Amino acid sequence: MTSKAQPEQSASKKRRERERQEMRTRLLDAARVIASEEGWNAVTIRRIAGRLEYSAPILYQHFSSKEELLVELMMVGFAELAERLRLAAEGLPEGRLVAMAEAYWAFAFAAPELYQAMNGMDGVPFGTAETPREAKNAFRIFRIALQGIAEERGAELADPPGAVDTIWAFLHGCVSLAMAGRIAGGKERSRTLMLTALEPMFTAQLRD
Amino acid sequence: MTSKAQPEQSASKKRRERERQEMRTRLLDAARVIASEEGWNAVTIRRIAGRLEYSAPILYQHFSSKEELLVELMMVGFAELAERLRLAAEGLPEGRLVAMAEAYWAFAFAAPELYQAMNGMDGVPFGTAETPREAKNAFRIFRIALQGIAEERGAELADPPGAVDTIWAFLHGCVSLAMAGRIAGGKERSRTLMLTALEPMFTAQLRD
DNA sequence: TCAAAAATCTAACATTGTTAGCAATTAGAC
DNA sequence: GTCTAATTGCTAACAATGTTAGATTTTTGA
Repeated sequence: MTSKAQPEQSASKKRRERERQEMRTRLLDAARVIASEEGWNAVTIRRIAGRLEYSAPILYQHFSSKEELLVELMMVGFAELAERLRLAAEGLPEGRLVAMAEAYWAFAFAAPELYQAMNGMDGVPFGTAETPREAKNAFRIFRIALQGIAEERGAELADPPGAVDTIWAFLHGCVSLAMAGRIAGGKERSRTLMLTALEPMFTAQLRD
Repeated sequence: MTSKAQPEQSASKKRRERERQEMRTRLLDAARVIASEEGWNAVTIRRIAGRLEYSAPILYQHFSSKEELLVELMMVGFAELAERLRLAAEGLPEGRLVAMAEAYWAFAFAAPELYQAMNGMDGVPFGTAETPREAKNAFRIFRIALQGIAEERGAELADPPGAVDTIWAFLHGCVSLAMAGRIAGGKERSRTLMLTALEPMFTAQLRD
């Protein structure tokens, strides 16, 4: 624990720290807005800074590179997805499975630019090879929810982490193809197909 | 029908046309090799040309832009995938479903750089909004195979195009996450999970 | 042999991410 | 209040990118 022996930072120092943090957030938001309006390949350092009426190098006082900013947005995305999944998992017992899938879908299309940053789509390079902590947390929430749903049905998952990976892969595949316009019939049909296949897919994950 | 009235092109003209085509292919291959060795963000026009001991602008005598080259590689990828799926669909009746999924998986990991170009991964931007003809052909082959498999079992698909989209999305999700290193346990486990969920997923697509 | 066409290069352009170095502002100690 | 040190932000520049213009060489077909 941090001891009082450490010199307390002055009020102005705290204020500056807070302002720095706010600036960081504003840079992240600016990148998101540009990406959502014109796609990720319109997101340049000069445009991010310009949107806040700063010059380009300002970014390097808050991120070591453009890639680091993208990685941070990826984590923001996984954190928001985790929160949505958590809320969906709290819902009524019946229909909770569908609610989880709907939450995943709703997140992806409420913030496509975040979803793309998280999954290396639309020209966004993967900043980190390893799976970020926030992603693992989202997976954990998903796993606990699936186990709960199985339990309510008086059953259990044969391989809980495997069930999460399998269903997650399916949801990601549906969203990914739908977002890329690769599924005839558009988003509505894609969503229906996803929700239709969800229940049998889950059932197959139960121990027999 | 091409009439004899059209002036026959001279032998050297034919040769030049053939050489042009070969050069085009060599440029495509060079891009693939660089991408497979160092990833797509190492693929620059100067490097593609340099690998063939040409200077950069040579590319513009064969493609109108870098993007066009990527789109062409995307089509090459879908054509090769379609061929693999076709071969898998010709196999023995029992296990044909698994063979299709294995063919999809094998293609993706035999040529990850192609798979990435096809699906806008690893920093490759989507060149075309609309689904390319070659992709639709691969879907068609897949659909016919699934219908055949259902028929062998004395059943039929409730919604053939829907079944294709659904299962395709699942396969893509599995490959996509596995390729990005997002599935714990690596490729072997990812592949097993995919094949395990495949059969119940297909069964759910049959008319009841 | 010669003019037209094709192939290929060098040089340049604007834009990208990034860094160096300077100017202005602010902080905190005396 | 004043002075030094730190912070903040800018301009200018860098190399690398995709792309184009223009010149030059090579090839073609008569």
